[in-house]
Amino acid sequence: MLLAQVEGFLEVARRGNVSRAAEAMFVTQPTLTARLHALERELGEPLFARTRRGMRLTDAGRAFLPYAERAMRAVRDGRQALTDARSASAGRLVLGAAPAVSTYVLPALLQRFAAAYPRIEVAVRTGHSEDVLQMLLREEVQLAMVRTMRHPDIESIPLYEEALVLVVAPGHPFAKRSKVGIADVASERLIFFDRTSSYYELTQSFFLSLGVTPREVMELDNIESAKKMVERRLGIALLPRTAVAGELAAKTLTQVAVTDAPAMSQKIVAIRRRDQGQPSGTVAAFVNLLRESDPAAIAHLPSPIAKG
Amino acid sequence: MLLAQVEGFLEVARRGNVSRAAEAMFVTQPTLTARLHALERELGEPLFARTRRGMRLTDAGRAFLPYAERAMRAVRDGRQALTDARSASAGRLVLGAAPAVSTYVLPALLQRFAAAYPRIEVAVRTGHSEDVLQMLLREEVQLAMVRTMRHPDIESIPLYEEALVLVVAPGHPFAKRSKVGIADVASERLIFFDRTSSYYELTQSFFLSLGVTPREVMELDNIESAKKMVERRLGIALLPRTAVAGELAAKTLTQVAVTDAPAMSQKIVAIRRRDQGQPSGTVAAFVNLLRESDPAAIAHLPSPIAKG
DNA sequence: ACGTGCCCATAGAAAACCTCTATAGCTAGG
DNA sequence: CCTAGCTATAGAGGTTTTCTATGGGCACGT
Repeated sequence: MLLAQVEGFLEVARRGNVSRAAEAMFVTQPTLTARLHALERELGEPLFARTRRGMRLTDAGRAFLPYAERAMRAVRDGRQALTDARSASAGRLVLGAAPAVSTYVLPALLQRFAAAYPRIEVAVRTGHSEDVLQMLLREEVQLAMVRTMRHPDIESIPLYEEALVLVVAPGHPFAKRSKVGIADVASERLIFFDRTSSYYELTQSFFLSLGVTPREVMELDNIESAKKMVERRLGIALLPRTAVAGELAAKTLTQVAVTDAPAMSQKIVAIRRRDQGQPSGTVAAFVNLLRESDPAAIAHLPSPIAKG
Repeated sequence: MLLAQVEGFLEVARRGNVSRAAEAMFVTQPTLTARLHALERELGEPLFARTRRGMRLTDAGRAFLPYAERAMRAVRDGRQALTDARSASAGRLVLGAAPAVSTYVLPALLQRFAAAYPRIEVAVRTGHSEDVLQMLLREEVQLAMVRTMRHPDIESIPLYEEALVLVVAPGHPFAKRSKVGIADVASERLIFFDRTSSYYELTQSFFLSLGVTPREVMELDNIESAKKMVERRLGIALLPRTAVAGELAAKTLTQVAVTDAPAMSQKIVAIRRRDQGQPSGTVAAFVNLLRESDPAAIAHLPSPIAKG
């Protein structure tokens, strides 16, 4: 069966006249007649009753009509969907993100994105970088924003560097000193978050490499709680800069420079399956937004509530 | 766009492998490759990313996929609908019927029909024969059961002859006499039904032709009421045989033969647009049922409640 | 390191198919 | 009876499709 036949069937059904329908389809009448005959032969039964006045649907034709319309509509809509996707004017975008990205960076990004592409439906799946990588490999997400990871099947786009900064409550003794040493830090009660996160390992190995053992520690499983603990003077913490941007601006937390320690940071990248060809449509649109934005800077804006 | 291309797209998307998909579709691999290329060229963008392992959908391909499936499903369902219609195993049948047919004959017929073809959806539209004819011409009904009518665009199938019979209440003086004369009838109060119906004209012209004028008359607009009037001894009536079959059997009405008058009857036929070709599918199934049934006889069975 | 196997892409020839022009056949209406 | 308005058919021409055969790239096993 050919779509041209189905289309011809519909046109003739609408007009009840092969000649007129042929004209409308920019083919000759014998061509259209042949299409109808071929379709009827394939379906094994006349779709039209031929009368002196023209063509009239048979019961069989009437029965087939809605399906023919459905098929043509599907094709037409499919074309439109691709056009929309090409211009990224509509479609669906499924993102993966590490928790710190999802919570502190994505909202501002998605706010911009949604403003630019209101008809794109966005979904976000959050998880630790390793888990998000697996989602990407299983094609559950199209693009993921995680810390730098290595895998033969993915390619990365560098996004920003996320520094871990030392934060204390405004009234804390450190807050008055312009800088503190790593030994000072280790002698305070340290608040960590999420033992299963890469930040935890990073922080731990940092102290380890400096030969310093934190005196006391407290561990939370999420950054928000950790910040609250610091605000309540239960300790000090090394937290991602993007996660405390709001509190630093609101002065409910104070950043303290550590003099004798190397800067600690993780590179955040966007990753994508290498075998998906060029990013297209909605993904390309988002990648472009990433390129022209400074995600880490955006996060400093007042954090809007947004989620896909 | 060709359906073969869409089908190929789906098969390759499912299997992720052109060679395998080609085999499954009984074409060679270059053929299928060409179809995919043609489809991609027409849509203006790659639907697959070519990898060493095979073919993997691009975002565009994924966007197009549901529409392709929808189109193929529509075509497949359309084929199935025709197959169903051919075997009359499913479909829709829209009937027109004159009131006396609709009320007294159709229920029994449709009961049989529904039993034989449970998946056929039946609709009935009732009206006077002339109105039903118009419905048929406007193609609002596929087949109509009415009194014999003439029209260049319709063809008829004789169904049965519906006699008008004289009925009286069981206690009526006529009930004891084996037969009465037309003069006797005219001297009774006569009950007619539905002045707009052809039965009314038929009955009137009957008396007129015999030079007899009914003494008193009463007119109802439906047969059921007329029967009730007769039962309550408010008069006697000439009613269609099929309409009083139940009452005669239940002996709540008594039929009386009229000796010196010709039999009065109307021929009931099924009519169909002449330009619709051979009756197909559901219509053919119903016509067959009509041919192998004696509708007038069926009406004598206890009347089930059934309606479309 | 090299061969082998498994992909998809391409080339070129043969076949199939579609579309066109021209015309026939049919019926209704003037 | 002729004309107008349908659709069906015939036959030629050209495009398209399909096939076989082969190329080329990459991964994997030896």
